[in-house]
Amino acid sequence: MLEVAGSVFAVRGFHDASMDEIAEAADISKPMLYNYFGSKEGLYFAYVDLSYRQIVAAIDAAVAESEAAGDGPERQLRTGVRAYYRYVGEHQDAFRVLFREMGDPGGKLAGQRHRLSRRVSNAIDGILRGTGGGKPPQVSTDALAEAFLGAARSLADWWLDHSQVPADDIADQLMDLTLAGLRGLTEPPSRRELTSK
Amino acid sequence: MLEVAGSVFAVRGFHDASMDEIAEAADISKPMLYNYFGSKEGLYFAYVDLSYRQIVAAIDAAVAESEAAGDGPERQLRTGVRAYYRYVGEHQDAFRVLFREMGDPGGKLAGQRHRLSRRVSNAIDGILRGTGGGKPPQVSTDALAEAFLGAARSLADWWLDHSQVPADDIADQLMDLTLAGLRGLTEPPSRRELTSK
Amino acid sequence: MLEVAGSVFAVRGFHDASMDEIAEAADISKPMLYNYFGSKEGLYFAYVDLSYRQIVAAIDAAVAESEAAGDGPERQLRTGVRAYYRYVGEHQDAFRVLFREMGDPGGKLAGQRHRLSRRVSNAIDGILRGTGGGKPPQVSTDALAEAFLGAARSLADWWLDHSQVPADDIADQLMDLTLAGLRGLTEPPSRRELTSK
Amino acid sequence: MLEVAGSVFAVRGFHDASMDEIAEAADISKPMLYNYFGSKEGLYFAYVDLSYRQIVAAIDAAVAESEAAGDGPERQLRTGVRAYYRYVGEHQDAFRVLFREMGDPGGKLAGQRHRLSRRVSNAIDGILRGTGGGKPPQVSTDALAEAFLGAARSLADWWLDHSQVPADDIADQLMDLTLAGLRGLTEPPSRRELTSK
DNA sequence: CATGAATGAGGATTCATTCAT
DNA sequence: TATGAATGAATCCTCATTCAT
Repeated sequence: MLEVAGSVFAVRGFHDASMDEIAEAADISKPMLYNYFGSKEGLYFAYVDLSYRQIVAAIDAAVAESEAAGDGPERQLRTGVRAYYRYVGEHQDAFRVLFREMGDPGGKLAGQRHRLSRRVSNAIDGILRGTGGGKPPQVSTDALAEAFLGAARSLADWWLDHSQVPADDIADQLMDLTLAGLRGLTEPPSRRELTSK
Repeated sequence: MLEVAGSVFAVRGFHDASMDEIAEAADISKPMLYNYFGSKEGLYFAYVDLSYRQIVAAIDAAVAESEAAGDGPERQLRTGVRAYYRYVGEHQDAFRVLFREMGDPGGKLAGQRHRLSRRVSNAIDGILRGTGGGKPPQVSTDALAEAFLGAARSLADWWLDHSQVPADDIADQLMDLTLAGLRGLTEPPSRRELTSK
Repeated sequence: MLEVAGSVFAVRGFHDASMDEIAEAADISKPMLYNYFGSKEGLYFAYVDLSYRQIVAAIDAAVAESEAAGDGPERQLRTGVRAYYRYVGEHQDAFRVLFREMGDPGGKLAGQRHRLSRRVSNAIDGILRGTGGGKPPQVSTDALAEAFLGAARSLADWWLDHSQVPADDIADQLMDLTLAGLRGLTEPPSRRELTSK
Repeated sequence: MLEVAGSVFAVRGFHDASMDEIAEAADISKPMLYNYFGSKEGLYFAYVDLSYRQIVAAIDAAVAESEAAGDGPERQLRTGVRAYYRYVGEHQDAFRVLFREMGDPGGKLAGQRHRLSRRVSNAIDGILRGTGGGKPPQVSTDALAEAFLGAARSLADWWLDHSQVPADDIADQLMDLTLAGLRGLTEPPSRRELTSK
């Protein structure tokens, strides 16, 4: 039932999705929707919450397994990212709802999305910590994680619209890019700065 | 006047912004809004269009100047990114409207935003072309540009909400990360893959 | 419910009738009106359609009965006209809405009214065919029917506003006039033209 | 200038004609319209009034000339009706505005139209008086005139939309019909009633 | 005198939300 | 329990009408 709501939200967006349409699509009566979810926001929140739990669970499971297999942090991150793209590929509606509308409905909803952001961000951040030696000085790892998430999101957008590449390949590409970037950031800038002009 | 509309759109989003509120905030009567812009979409479009032109112009100018100074492509990109963050810092409303709602109102509006994405993407893509030797195989530069934009956007989001760092520092941070990443991507993976486990 | 709408339309006309007023007069909420009829035009259309069916049915029934009784065409026409005036007398609102606004809202509405005109016109035209020997040369029976309808309508207008005469008397008066006119038209003009100066 | 207003009123109807459109079509500014006519109703009234005067003047002139030529009342009526159709053919906008919207805007406008009706009615009525011997009993000549006008109007409608017949032919047709009808009404019903079944 | 610019008032329409059954 | 029917509260938009220039 949330499934149906999600697909409507994904297509229409929060505002243009009407409860009528959702009720009809779910083959249920509107009062039932209200009985279960209390309000439109409640329904949206429930769907976002569910999707959030799912994607986080998927990532956590993958990372945990990777860790159990003795992988180092980089490999763990890669595994997590792969799980992320796999989820996105298999739950495009959830992805669209979760990431596409980012400022619209305030309050709890924004908080929810933010919580997701934070959650994933932390996961990744935790992993990033293991990556290098010297920390990047100017910007918090928080910001780096945010940038990483943004890149992942946009790449996913692009991927869903344009490409048929397998999820793991997209994930690897992003990982290669990211790892190189992070490593470069912590290494002595040596030659880089010299050629920068 | 568009200024005011923009600030309302930035705070409320397209749907929750009422023409009444905009008119009142702009200290103007609603019929005037309609006289000038024809419709709510027209007003939104006008604001997005203006902001789009402004940010692109700012970036173009900076890049052109950098090129005139004999800078290489990396330096040019950095300059452009700095212009981007400077604009974002000085026009937070525009940034929010331009980048925060990404799927909501279809048609011309989405097209406009897409045009922006494409425009910036192309600019960056053009610069990226000059960066390295071997091209990244699995993913088009288009996708890379998209990822880059996503990172830039998210970093900007984070920056506006959390930090007081100067725009140029944020830009440099993103640039360092990006250049290292791209360079890493084109370099022989050598030791990287070995340590990845 | 259509009844109430009709009375408002009759008094105010299509444009000056507001959905608010209709809803209030019908002791119903506006959204219900829209739920049932879709739009103001839909409501108007529904009322016109209903009235149209009613008056045509009334006329048809009377004429059919007259025919069954073995009446000739003239008597049938007279019977139909009586039914017309009886209906008009008993449904003044319907008459006003049906016949008073004749060019205002285009599209389906005009079409509907035209359909009525055509329908009645045809009915009468069919009966007229049986009337005389030689056809009127210069003008089609179509035009005659139209003229007849116009006379009937205007007479009804006058009747509703000024007189207390029974419907049948008005009908008979119109019939006498019409039959004489038609008969005169088909007869040899003989003396008439001679005295016309 | 009224000309232009009239053409807009004729096409759009009173309500759907906007002062903006009229001002633009007349190549004049809206405040001028208001300066000259005071209000939309004032403008409409002015146009109706002008048209009214014109058509009545045309009819009066024709009738007066006919009378001066020694014509009897029937011939005078025929002449007046011809003038009517000639005017209608040459001033279709005026005809449409004058006769097509018949119940819409109340007050002065309706009064004006009514005055027209009355005026023409009286003219014709006066002429009718000379026609026959016994007066029709059941219905006032007022009503007869009204019916006559209705027939004339509807025939004119039909004529403008469908036929290329010269105005005088239409007028004659209506006259033949009417004279025969009136004569029949005043004559002893003799055979008519006998065959009516 | 003539007008560009401005608006108050209202109209159709929609939608989240809730009773009465 | 489940729903068909009902609505209050907005929202976009238009238009006759008027100042300030």
